[in-house]
Amino acid sequence: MMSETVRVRFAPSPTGMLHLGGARTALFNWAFARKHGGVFILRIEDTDLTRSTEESVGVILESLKWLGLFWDEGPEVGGPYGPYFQSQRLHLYREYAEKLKSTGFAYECYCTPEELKMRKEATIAQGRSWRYDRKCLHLSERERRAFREEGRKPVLRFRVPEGVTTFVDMLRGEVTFDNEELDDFVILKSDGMPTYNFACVVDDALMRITHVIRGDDHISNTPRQVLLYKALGFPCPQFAHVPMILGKDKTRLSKRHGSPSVTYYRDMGYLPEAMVNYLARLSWATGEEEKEIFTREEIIERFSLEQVTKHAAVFDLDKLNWMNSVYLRAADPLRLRDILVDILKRHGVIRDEECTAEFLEYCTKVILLMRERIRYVAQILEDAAYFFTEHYEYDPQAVETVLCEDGVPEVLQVSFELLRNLEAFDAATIEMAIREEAGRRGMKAARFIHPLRVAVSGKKVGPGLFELLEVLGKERVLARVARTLEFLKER
RNA sequence: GCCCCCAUCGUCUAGCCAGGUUAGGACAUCGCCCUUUCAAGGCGACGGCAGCGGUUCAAAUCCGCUUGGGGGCGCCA
Repeated sequence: MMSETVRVRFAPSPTGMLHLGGARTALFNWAFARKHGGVFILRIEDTDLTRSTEESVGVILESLKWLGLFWDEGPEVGGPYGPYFQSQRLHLYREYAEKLKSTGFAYECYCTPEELKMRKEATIAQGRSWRYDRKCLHLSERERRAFREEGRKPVLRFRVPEGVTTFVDMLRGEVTFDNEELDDFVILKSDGMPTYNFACVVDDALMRITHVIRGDDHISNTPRQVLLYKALGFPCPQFAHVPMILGKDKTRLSKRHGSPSVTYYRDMGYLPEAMVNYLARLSWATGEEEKEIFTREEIIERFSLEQVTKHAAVFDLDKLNWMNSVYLRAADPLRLRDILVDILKRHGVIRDEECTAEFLEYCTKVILLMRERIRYVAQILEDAAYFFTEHYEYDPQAVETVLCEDGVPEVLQVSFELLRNLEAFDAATIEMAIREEAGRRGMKAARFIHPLRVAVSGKKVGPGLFELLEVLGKERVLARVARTLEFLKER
């Protein structure tokens, strides 16, 4: 049945960032293509001149590459069915529009937006539902000329036939629309640009797309497109409408829900393989119990549109965080180090010239210490800025419950001397010294450990103290303990 | 308002198509263990078939209605 080479496409319009919903649609297309040894095509739908930007094209390409969703045909790589920017295919849309006009499937309409708006409002005021009233369906050549001489520029409308239109959705089965619902929609705007439904059909047909996999917000566009395929004499591809991703409040994911863009997550230090894994598992499951972690290869191997759910999914940051932390723990420390350094630079914590080999080494140690307790790399800056500044605050809670305990100044003073006299400053040596000292005084080691942690980090929680001291280094540790002693004296 | 789609724990989902399970897993939450804190890990708890009617010996599963949610109704895509 699937002897024909599978050809699928992701067709974003470059009007902003790549959102998680779009990324997921791209992912499903990509996985489907890879699974079936097919071709994954990227097409840029930039027919809306006012909203499309080149910058946005760049961000989308960058986001897809970051996710590892490389396309086989499209921008930068070309291909036999290009160009892959709709703005460069205008002649094709005009050609096929002309064809529809000459075969009677399309007609010029000179109604202005203002006129349409007035008639629409009047109709609705009467309690009837509006669809284009076909005022221009039977215009004579004289009438058309008169309109043109008035300076009007026509749009081209598709003449929707009587009856119903049915298509098969791969997830839902047959879906039927009454053509009454589909008024004579515009296929060419007055500026000569094609509308979405028209350009989409011409391109999908010309690019030999076999499966149209897109968000289910397009279901209601599909009957119009099916009508166009028929009128144009093109074979219909198969359609699969995948569910949308919603925010916590169950409305379409948007800026209101924080940042739904792929680049935001990249910049926060999420790993692309975690993002792909999470996105894949939204609306899709393999039925394997207890298995949540899937490599790209495992996703491809298992991917099937039949297992995609039909209902919208709520984006759950908690689960993404968990999944990312799983990948973080398994990732190459040097790679995480680079992500950390990037974040530090972007936040102005360090400058390029401060990025010495020694500093990189230090960052690697920080990552090794922190990666088991963070969910995304930028969290280090949020929860453990003390690694990179001497101006950390003491958590008031920590001051109250730890530093103000009896005997803390003495403990810190003793620790200071003890640490200062250590030859080696590795975790094992430090630990032995502290435990011995505590033992000598008949105290639990915890009575040293907790005040010291607050002293050097300002916090009650954090990595194991001895490792922390080692990474911070003797000089920094002594200065911080001394500073804490001063701080306590002043209180 | 009209049209289309959808409906299992708080969330993501398995099970449904080919009716018979203590309705399973994951995240989150809570508890215990481990432990210098946190995290991780181990063990456990909490928690669901939207409702109502059918069909049937038997319904999460099939059918209908209701309710709820989402989407669309542009010279946006």
